Amino acid sequence: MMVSIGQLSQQTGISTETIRYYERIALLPPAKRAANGYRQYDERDIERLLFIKRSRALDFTLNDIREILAFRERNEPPCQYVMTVMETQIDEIEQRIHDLEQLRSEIKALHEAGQSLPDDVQMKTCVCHLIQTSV
Amino acid sequence: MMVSIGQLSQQTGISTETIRYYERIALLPPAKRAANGYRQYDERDIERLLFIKRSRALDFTLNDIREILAFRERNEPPCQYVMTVMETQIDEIEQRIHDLEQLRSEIKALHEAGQSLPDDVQMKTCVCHLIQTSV
DNA sequence: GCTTGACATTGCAGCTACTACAAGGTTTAT
DNA sequence: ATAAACCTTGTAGTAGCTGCAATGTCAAGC
Repeated sequence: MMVSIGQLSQQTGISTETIRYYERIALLPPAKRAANGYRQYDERDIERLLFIKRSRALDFTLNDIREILAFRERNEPPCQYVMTVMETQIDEIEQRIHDLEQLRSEIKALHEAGQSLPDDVQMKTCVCHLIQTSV
Repeated sequence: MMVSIGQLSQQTGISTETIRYYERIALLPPAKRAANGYRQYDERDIERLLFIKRSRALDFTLNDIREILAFRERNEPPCQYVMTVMETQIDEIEQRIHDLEQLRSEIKALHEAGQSLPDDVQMKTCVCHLIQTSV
């Protein structure tokens, strides 16, 4: 049961442009072609694309996914590799969350400072000025 | 008191490449030139670049900064604009933090599931499989 | 049989915010 | 004289797509 790229797109929620892009960067193998040159996909292709989608949702990079898929194609468990990648991921995410929380409180402070100013305030005392002197 | 691009770079902590890039995308006005064609900067330029640096630290996009600078050059207070941008920023940051927290707990769950498996486990029960079925 | 509309194809340009060259010119010190 | 440390321009690369142009294909309706 073969499907076209449009149907694959619908079934996975990945745009046709993105699917072609994945093929171009060799994240997906070259697709089989119908007589008219259209791409054709089977169950296995759908499953592989869904795997990529879920991995992306976990913020693995396309390079990581490529590696993981390579293990997968060879039928070897990429566990150790995946585990290591996940550990790195978690560290990065926690760092990023921390940075964002910091950032949020800085912007909030600036925003509140801006709100407490009268409406006709001049450049000198504007939020713009606050940006100049803060951070 | 004019300085070269290298000195500007040192005083601001922005690389010379980035400074030239900022000029190329018209975030900075075309620099004055010395007799030999070298770029020359004054106090005002240093201050402007530091302003950009602080705004970037607050994660304003270069486009936002361009807008804010335009107000600044015209000597108008961009407060309302900046305030709006900041409100958008805060919303986005909170959304992003929320997403990351979600992501972290998903990866942690996967990671722990992976750790509790024996070392010689096959593909079927591998973290790879967990990715396939989770999320 | 012909047209219309929805699909498909390739290839290339653009997005953000830089970074990294290459190939050359200038200045300063030894 | 020459080396090093600077400067110049221009171009291409990074990640992960997105969008477009120009063209080809196919099924349905009139």
